[in-house]
Amino acid sequence: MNQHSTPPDEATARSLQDTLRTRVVLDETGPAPGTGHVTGVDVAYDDERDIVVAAAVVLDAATLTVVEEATATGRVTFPYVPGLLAFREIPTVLAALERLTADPGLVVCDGYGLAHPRRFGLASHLGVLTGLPTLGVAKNPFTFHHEPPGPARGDFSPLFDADDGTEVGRALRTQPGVKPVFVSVGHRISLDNACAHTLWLAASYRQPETTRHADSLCRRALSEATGV
DNA sequence: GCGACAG
DNA sequence: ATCTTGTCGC
Repeated sequence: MNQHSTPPDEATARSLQDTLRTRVVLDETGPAPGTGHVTGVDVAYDDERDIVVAAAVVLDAATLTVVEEATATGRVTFPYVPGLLAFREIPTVLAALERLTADPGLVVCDGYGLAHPRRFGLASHLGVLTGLPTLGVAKNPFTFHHEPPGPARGDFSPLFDADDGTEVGRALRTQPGVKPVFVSVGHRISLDNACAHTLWLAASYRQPETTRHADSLCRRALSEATGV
């Protein structure tokens, strides 16, 4: 019911972020790694056919086995604008989450949360709209500079806010000698815990298992919805 | 004004 | 994100 609403223009989107951002909860630690459910969400596009497919995959956090999968298909209603990614992805992601019967638990997003130009990235946005604890794990640097973290798994370096000197995220090495991922808080979780979850979920690969499952599922669903 | 810029 | 061959390695 959400993907049918009219998308905002860019100026409206930015002011909407500034409004919604006041509802982010930053004083909760969040669930412990390895307990309950953890859900990965991701999106794939076919700009040609104007199609977007989102996937949500629920894992048992202790065993990292799949509990439930869901997908949703929609139309691309918002362009890619750095800083406004949520408006492009969230409608379809919400539709996929609504199709789940299991409790999503903690939601792991592709992209940023607090470490965003207006401190309200995709992970923050999804957290506020769903009320679920969320965190963001991005593959590439965005608006904050950082020093390279140490070479060992678990090494990290802070992403600092240029203005107030606050730590808004971390470049985290999930695999030895491999490019780090960029972790930031979304909603109802601490940065320490977000990093602990990321390391737990990325025991074997650079990216969290949640992201890997969601990524392959939405690509698979897109190709099945597009061509043979 | 110019460059940088999650997915 | 997506476009894409071969290639190195477990």
